Amino acid sequence: MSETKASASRRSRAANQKRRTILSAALPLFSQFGLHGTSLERVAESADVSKTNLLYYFPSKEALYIALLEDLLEVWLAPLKAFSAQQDAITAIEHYILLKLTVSRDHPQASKLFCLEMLQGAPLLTHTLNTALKQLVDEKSAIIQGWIDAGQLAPIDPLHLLFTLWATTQHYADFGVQVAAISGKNLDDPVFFQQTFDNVKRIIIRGITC
Amino acid sequence: MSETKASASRRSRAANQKRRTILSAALPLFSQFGLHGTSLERVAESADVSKTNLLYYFPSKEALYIALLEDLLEVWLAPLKAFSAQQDAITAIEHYILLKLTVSRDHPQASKLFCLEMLQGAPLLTHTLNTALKQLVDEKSAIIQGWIDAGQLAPIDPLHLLFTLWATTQHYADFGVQVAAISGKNLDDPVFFQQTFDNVKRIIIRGITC
DNA sequence: GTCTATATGCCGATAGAC
DNA sequence: GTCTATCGGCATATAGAC
Repeated sequence: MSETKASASRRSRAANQKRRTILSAALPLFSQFGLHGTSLERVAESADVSKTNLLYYFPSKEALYIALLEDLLEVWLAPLKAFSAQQDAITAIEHYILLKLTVSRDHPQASKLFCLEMLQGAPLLTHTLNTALKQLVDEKSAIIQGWIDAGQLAPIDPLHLLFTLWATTQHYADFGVQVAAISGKNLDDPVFFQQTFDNVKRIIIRGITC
Repeated sequence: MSETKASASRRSRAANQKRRTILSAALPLFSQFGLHGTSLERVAESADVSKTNLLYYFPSKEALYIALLEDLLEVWLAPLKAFSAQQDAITAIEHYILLKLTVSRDHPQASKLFCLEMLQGAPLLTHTLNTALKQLVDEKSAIIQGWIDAGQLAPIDPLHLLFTLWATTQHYADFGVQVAAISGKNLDDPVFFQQTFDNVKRIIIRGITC
């Protein structure tokens, strides 16, 4: 039994590499066309493997989709985890906005796939939302509430502040097409990125300082 | 030729009624599962017509989808059209937030379908975005800029203000599942609706007043 | 592990009677 | 306008050789 070691070494390095290649190929397709709008054939083609070979690494289409979701959840939650009480309130929130806008710029497809999942009622993420995310949010809400109690922030509802932060930053990824249609720019443009950061920061920070 | 009259009377009243029934049945399904995730069979079943009969009223699945999108675009743009220079800046923006939150509460599926279309790169709406929406936004941006020039608002970028308004209000519809998982509530709860309105209003209005 | 061939099922759309 | 029957295509998944 060579498969009894730790999870990380369960599969050979080559196999894991191939899995990652397939996952990378799947992300842009699933995020744009959804689970049902994407055929395994196209994923396989994009990953440069045969369809049967793909099904050797992932037992089913849904298994591939789930693996992808779990993968990106990491990217997704990272900025929130970085949120710390150690910092000054304003500095922390400014930093959070920057981090989230950076994710919107560098991982728009991850943001979109997450959004897609939410639209569908998060059938595969319900549990994660109710446990891991809920707990994380509770922790961070407490930090925000602490800042409010300390007089560093105006008395707003921490939850709604988080919703506002998420909404305003993710919008530039999820609605990127609309933003581009109207402004003619997107976050890849350094000037537009800075302008977006300044405006979002300005509105929200002014909105929550005493 | 009884079909040569105005568009509104092209079809009999009964036929138009049936079309609307089918469209109503299609909205929740398309908005949740997308174009490819929804079968005509299910739409027909939900509308209580046969699949062939459905295809008599809409020549193809895509035609039905497009008809639906055009339908909801109306609902979608209505709040922005109501935005008027006649009003005081703060009053107008507060009213706009209320209108948009009302749409998020009463037409969450329309909001979701629109969002879904955006995620996919708006293949069917590109033209509308680039013409009708672009023009509408240009008009309303000018109004906002007018308020800024008159010293009624802080000097923020009108476009980013609009993006922020859209993002924060639509979030409660599009990410309704996440909001529910974390807060345990949704906009149908009158108390939560008011709380949401107060918080969004507070953050944004304070963020843009001089 | 990777291939060819194929089983199997679903779905969009059409034909044609009534 | 509405029905029954069915065609044709596509996509997931499996069987089995190598």
